[in-house]
Amino acid sequence: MKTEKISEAVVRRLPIYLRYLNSLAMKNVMTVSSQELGQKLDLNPAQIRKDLAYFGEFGKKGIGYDVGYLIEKIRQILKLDRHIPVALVGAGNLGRALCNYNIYLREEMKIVAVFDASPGKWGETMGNLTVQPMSELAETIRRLGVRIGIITVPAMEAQNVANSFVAAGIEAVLNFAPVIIKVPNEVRVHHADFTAELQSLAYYLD
Amino acid sequence: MKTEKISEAVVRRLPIYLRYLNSLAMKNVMTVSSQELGQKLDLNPAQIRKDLAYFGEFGKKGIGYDVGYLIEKIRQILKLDRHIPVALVGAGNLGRALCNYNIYLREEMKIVAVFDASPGKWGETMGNLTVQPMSELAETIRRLGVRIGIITVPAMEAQNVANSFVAAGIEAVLNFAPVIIKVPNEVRVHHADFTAELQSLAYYLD
DNA sequence: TAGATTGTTAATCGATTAACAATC
DNA sequence: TAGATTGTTAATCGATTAACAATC
Repeated sequence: MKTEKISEAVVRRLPIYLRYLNSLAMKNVMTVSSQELGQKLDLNPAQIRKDLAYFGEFGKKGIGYDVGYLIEKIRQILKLDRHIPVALVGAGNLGRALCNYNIYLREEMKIVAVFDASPGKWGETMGNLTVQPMSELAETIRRLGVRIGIITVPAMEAQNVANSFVAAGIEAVLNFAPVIIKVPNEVRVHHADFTAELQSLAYYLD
Repeated sequence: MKTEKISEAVVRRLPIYLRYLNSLAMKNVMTVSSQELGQKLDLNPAQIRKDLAYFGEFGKKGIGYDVGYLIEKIRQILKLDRHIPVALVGAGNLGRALCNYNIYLREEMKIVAVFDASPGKWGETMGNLTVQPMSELAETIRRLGVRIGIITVPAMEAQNVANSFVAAGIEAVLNFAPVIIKVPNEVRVHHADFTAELQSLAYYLD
């Protein structure tokens, strides 16, 4: 593996590759070329080869990439080869949807705890989990070794939740609330902002 | 307005600006500088000025931007100054979350119809809507003038739903299914892919 | 061998940032 | 006027794509 800095754009494409490769593996396809990957994923084959080459020489000239081997490699790169516990705050409809989605996430990256601020939610079942009060957040996160936090609360409360996550030692946050949250530099935040996504779509209407 | 081609990155930032401007308006703030916007939104002030300048001269030198005026302008640019009906297919937890989110979306961009393939869902209430069978999709979309479609079905069915949307004359699609869908060039697709988002987060863990 | 496809360099393209004259 | 901040040009930075030697 080279020590060159990997751009965010590259890292964002790796899960896309991984997902399609998994679907190939399920169909018992053994080998795939950058050409075919590019076609299926709407990407330039040269870009795919370059992306993968940042991390090693995974392909065979004249042949392509071994599907199983490439899956293994990308999983290592994304650190999906180890168990990564995730916690979620905000037991509304979206939180529920994500918890039920748990089955689709592989074993190694799973929501292991759900919290909500309102007493009415405590004890409620979401997926295979029970909603806990916020007061138990720090202790639970430490006990379960949670490393990633998901925020599905209203915009008003998102920053507070982020602060709690950071205080509890979480390393990365996926924020679904429609607001920009601030965290220390060493914590990574991704925004999943479907309102913005929808609004920017409108621009392209005639 | 200049006729220069506007990049996707610029268009994606406009809803972010709009949202923060709305929060300022609610606090009766009259004026804002690119400097302050940049601080709050984690963006470079020069970038914000450049983004806005693509569409016109909205600011006042030495003063900044009038909040109300800028809101109005961005809404016009994003075409959010007109009524844009949206349809959703997939009455699961995620679909329900989005329908209930309807209140947060302004009047002008609203989910007006929900569909599902499974008879068990038909007639169910989601937000203020009733789940309809897929057989009614084309007629309903035409009758209500739906222009944007949201896909919240499992990956396996996403392409079929996209095809139905396209056949019914939809102009843009927001796809939540974890799969790349193919549509004609004139149809715009955005992917809201939180599984990929979550997996790429893992890369940044130590 | 001939054909296919990688890994990588060079070329291109595009987006971000810095700088500053204009001006409120 | 002095200070602030825009709009815009130029400089920088980064990402994508094309091309091709290496080689399976």
